[in-house]
Amino acid sequence: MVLPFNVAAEIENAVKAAAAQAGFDLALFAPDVRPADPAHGDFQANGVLAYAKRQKQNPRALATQLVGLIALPADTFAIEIAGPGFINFRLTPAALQDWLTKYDSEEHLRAAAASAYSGQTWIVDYSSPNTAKQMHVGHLRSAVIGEALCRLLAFSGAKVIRDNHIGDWGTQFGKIIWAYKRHLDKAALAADPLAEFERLYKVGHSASEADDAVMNEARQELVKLQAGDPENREIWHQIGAASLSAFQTIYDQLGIKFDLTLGESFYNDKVDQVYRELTACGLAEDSDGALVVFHDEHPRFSRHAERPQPFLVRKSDGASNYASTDLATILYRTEQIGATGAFYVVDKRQGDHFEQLFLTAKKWFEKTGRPFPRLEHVDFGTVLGEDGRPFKTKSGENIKLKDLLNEARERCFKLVTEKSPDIPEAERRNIAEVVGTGAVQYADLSQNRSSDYLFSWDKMISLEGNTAPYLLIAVARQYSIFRKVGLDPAAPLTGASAFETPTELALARKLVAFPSALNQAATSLRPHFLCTYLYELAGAFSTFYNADKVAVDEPGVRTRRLLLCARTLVWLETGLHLLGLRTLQRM
RNA sequence: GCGGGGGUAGCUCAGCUGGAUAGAGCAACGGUUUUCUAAACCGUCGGUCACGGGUUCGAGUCCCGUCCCCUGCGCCA
Repeated sequence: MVLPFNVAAEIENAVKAAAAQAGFDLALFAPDVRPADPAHGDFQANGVLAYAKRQKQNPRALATQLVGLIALPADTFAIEIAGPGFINFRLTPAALQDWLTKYDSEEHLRAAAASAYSGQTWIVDYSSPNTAKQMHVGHLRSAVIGEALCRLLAFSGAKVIRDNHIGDWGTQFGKIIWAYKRHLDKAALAADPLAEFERLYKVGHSASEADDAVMNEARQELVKLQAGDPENREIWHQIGAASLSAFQTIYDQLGIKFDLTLGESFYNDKVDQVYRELTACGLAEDSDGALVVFHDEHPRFSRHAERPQPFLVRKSDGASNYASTDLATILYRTEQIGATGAFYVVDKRQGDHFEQLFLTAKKWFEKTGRPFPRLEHVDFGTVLGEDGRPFKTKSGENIKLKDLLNEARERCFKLVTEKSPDIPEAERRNIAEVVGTGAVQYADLSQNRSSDYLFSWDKMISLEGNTAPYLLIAVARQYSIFRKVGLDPAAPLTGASAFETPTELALARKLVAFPSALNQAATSLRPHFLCTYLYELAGAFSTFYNADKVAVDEPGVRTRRLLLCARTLVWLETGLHLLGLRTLQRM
């Protein structure tokens, strides 16, 4: 038989078919196929155990019955039952080799990849910085995780729309315009507009913190801006242009290209409809002059809660806020873009906001007879410094993203110069850029996004452990081998003999698990599952590389080892590119 | 007070709807290069999975209780 790319899915189908034949209740039975510990097999199906428990039957007996019905040919899989009822599947060496021979390019992988999102249109709302300020380390995770998810979703069959929902309409503009009119330094504005806007923001912010009268004036400036006052509009426009141009430099480095940049201002003329409809359907009400939504069925968002926590959709001064524009945004994305749903890649501390937002939107859509899209808050934790507190400079300032990426590049340049002094400087600069940026991205992606993580230069730039440089060097070595033997890594390889050594077999088996890792990362929206897999794959390769010399004389051995290198190369590069990293042929 | 997340080796982290002997990396100690990049590889050491109960063939994972840490809770986003 010809194995499909996704071997686990093939086994899953076969087990499901056998279960149907055996009379299992398919509503309660899931095969649960996953890559196995190599000691047991290549894949295992654990679903029988859970099913037997529910049905109060002997799992071992059920597994035996099932295995007798599984229609997978013996020349492809060895199947056995172990322990209480695990079903283990091991590919025969010939099947393994056929699989590796057949699937050989990124395009091939893409076409064959599990189509977890096929036919769906997803908006990914990520990065979303505020204008008038430089991006800092707090903006790193949304950008890096968001981009990786976009690539994973697209690879899994989705149509992805990248939307940068910039904060270009919030209270900060009241403060900054207030300061602009009183404290503008024209020379500084000409020299570095974003830095000057940032300074003005700080002036306005501290003045309004210190003095309620200033706070009120700042609020009035915001109301004037939102009402279309020409002077305020012009200042606002300058700020936006300077900000976007600075953001783009960072995005270029991180490989990010947005399809849409529809910030809060875009929804300025769309929030009245929100107020009107929410009020008309009885969801929103006046509270101390503000328009708020309560959810009485909810323990905390109810008006009867001990400390009521309403969803505030319009401020008492009449200005819109995050909630108003977010509601308008959901409507726009549903009606104008026709999205299946939206993923919000936003700090987990905003969890309550999204819970209230989704709850409010759901009721609003139901009451107005609109189909409700799938909305999900893809949350992430905080980047911490070595002291376990949010990562800041020594003086307590936010670390600018630009400075962070520059430092990564500098550190890597020093390293590559030390390790590979013979490479010309221009190339070393490029290597430093790719490795440094990649190290920062990978450090962020390789940990479960929901947790906080400790930012450590030494750890992320290390060549040991689960790091970008470790994976990138594995890629560079594979290119090096192909340079050595004078072959194109993409060239077809024929005449391979059968895999023999334990390290060859271990690497080959690891390669087959790629679709499972990809699928797990894409469906759970957690890129670290892919990182873990790539790290294990690179580890299996490194072990193989040290144990089995590729460029040997015997043509059969040489070809089969080149085959392993060629596939590992495509797998690693595809995986790293899906994460948003670039790869190198030499470092 | 109420909510959310967390506590796994000295440190940083994995552990996928309960599954096979709880895994990596760092640190410590020892070894490998006339051979494709030693930026690598191999080995040793290291665990009361916060604590106490419970559920069952089986619990780091589920339930109950306790302690500790982070985090959110009206006009910020």
